[in-house]
Amino acid sequence: MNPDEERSARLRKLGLIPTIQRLAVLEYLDETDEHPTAEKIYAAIRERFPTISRATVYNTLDLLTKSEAIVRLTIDPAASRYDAVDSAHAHFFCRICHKVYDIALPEIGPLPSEIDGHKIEAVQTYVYGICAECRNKLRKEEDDA
Amino acid sequence: MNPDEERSARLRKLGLIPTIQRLAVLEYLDETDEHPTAEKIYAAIRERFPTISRATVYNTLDLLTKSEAIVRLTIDPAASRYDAVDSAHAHFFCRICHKVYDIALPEIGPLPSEIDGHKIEAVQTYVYGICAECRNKLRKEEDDA
DNA sequence: TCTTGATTTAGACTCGATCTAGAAGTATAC
DNA sequence: GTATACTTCTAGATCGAGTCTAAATCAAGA
Repeated sequence: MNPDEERSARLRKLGLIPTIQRLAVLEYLDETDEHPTAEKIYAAIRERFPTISRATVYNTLDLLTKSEAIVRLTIDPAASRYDAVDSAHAHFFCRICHKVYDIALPEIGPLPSEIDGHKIEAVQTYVYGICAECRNKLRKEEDDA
Repeated sequence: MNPDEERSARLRKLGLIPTIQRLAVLEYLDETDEHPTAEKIYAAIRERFPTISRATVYNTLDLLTKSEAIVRLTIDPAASRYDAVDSAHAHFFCRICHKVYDIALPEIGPLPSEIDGHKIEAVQTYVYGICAECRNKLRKEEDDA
């Protein structure tokens, strides 16, 4: 089964008709590790399918999120980011360049099913700071000064 | 020292002139536990100071966040929420009513200062699900049906 | 083929957040 | 006190992520 057929099967299993638009969104997310925003995804897919509409991309991302095929990250104050799910991990957000990095999850036990009577469905751990790349650039600037 | 003087002192310590606008924002955050959005804060303060501008509220929230006097939460996909800092805790977001609750932080050791070369400045743990109140309402609806 | 329901499109619209230019306020030097 | 420089605040325009709507298109079964 080639990747495209695999994605079709995955969508059918979620009860979603595998349209070319949905396959394109899923393929784009499968093949990137940069946690793109919806607008980034929209722009990228528009190069292959110039008539795809913004609403379709947003609808698809919502459907996939609700089906838990992908995860919506709210780590970036400016826009939602999306991550094709594989295994549980935490995320790092650089306040200089605004890139999102996967990082190892700092050891959390199994989720309790509820807390204070609230039903728990998902947990996200977000770490904020300055990424390695930006730290290097800053150091260089200091040295030059 | 009354609460207002205390807040003035706190702002001065951060190198910020304690204007009435800033004091109003800080006071509002000190006295609520509902993790309001910037717009909510703006609306509330406008009742006491009808001429305060939106920009002032946003600027003040940015300043206080950068000074670490308050914390900006990105748990709500629709808008930033603000929390007057006291002790470290996690947050719960109800996907039905969109309220934010404080919850006990599920046991995290002391922060490492970096990870994968990224400098760590802050960590947030966000839990998503359905809050106790909404669960009860849903149960009641089921019973009635 | 026809019918019905799901999906997509194009573009208007909403609203949280930012930006800008000018007014008002504050602090320091004289 | 008053002049000057600097900071803060205001009002309103603007930006941009995300949503909504009505019409067009597509898929699947009778």
